[in-house]
Amino acid sequence: MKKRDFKDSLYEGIAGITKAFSNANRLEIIDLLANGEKTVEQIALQTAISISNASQHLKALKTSRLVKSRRDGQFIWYSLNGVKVMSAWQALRDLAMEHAPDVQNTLQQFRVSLGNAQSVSFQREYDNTSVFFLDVRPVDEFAAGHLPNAQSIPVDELPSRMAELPRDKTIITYCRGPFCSLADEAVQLLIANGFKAMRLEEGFLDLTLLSRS
Amino acid sequence: MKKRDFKDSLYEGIAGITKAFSNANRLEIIDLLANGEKTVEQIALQTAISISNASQHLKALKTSRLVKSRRDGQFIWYSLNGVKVMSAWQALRDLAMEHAPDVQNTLQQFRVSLGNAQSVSFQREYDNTSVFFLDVRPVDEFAAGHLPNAQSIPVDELPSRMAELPRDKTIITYCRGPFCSLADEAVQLLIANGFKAMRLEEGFLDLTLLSRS
DNA sequence: CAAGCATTTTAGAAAATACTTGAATATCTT
DNA sequence: AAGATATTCAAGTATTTTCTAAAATGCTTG
Repeated sequence: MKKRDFKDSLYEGIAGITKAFSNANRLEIIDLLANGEKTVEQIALQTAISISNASQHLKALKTSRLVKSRRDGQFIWYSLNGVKVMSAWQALRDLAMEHAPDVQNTLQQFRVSLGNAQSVSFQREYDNTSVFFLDVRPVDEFAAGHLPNAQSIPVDELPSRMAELPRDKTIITYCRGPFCSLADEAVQLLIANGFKAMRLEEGFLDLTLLSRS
Repeated sequence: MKKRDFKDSLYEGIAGITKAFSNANRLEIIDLLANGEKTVEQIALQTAISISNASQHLKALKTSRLVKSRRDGQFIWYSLNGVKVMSAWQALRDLAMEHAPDVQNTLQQFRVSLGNAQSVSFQREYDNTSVFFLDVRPVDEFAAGHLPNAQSIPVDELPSRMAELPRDKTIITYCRGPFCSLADEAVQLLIANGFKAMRLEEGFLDLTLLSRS
């Protein structure tokens, strides 16, 4: 085997993995799974595709070893297969957010449509004692991992549970990441009810990777 | 515009960038450009594709803003467009090296075919005074950036320039990265001539990113 | 073991896309 | 204008992707 053949084969192999990343639905699935394991049905529901389609995308991801699965009763739980998958997704996402004008524009419009919540970075606030971290993702995602000093109130329970929140602190909400709107929705709700609130720039994925480095 | 449409559009946008990465030839070009700017002809030559083909791949990369170009006389020099591109490539490469069995196997065979040089990490050796760092890439890549304490002798000049190397130290060679064979070839040559030599695990790309973090 | 639920597989068809080559064209320099 | 470098065009082939709908599988529970 010649040098050239080795190289071709190596780059070809990487391109194979990379192809698993180059589909919008699969990227959304990866982004979702970065927040904890999910069943096929949950994934299909949250990404608005059919169950059959979700299953097939998951198969593709599994073949490339980006996700793994385990069975529990009649459910099959899918999750990301290791930190390197998260890092790669984060790198691609950040690259796109910096380099792709259409992604930047859409994101900008998205945020405006959600009320343009003020955002702040974790690095700057994590030892600030006059803020209160609020995780507004579904409870199971909170259970799968969260900021150590955060409280959980899923955004759909927020209207009925505002009494649990301090009025003398700034509420800092966070959710899955830059493409997740839960934190923005929460901020809008909170501000409408007289709280001082903003959202974290980072999502759970970023916070996880931060804490590992 | 509905929430769903925003999301679809965002993930679609990222998938677009990702597609620029999902071709073996383009990955090899990126890996090459991580070591400094190159002309179309140089790229075509080193990746063993036609000039026309290289030009078209470069166009694709440029459209996705992964590379940029500048003109100097009759040459057009291409280079990577920012550190995030390098990080993304590194993340994908490392992911593949960890998760893809065929990539692992090929790499293993590749190294055996090159004499299985002993490798060592930069972190462990960088303040060791009894080693000598040798950059065996072409001179122009050395000029574009290198380890501060490294000496440059391109591997093809090595046979005639061994007198420049110390016999009382361990020579540690490095080149472009895990898919580059120059460092291994150099180690083989050096050992055959009675030197103590090994190669660095990391390549120039990794050393660059290391020094930035 | 039968029923029920969750998931996977299959098949198929439409659409889209990607890749490469070789020739022609463009852009600069000298 | 000649010469060098790079890009575009045209073309064909091949490949690939993606999704839906229906059937099949695998597991649990009564």
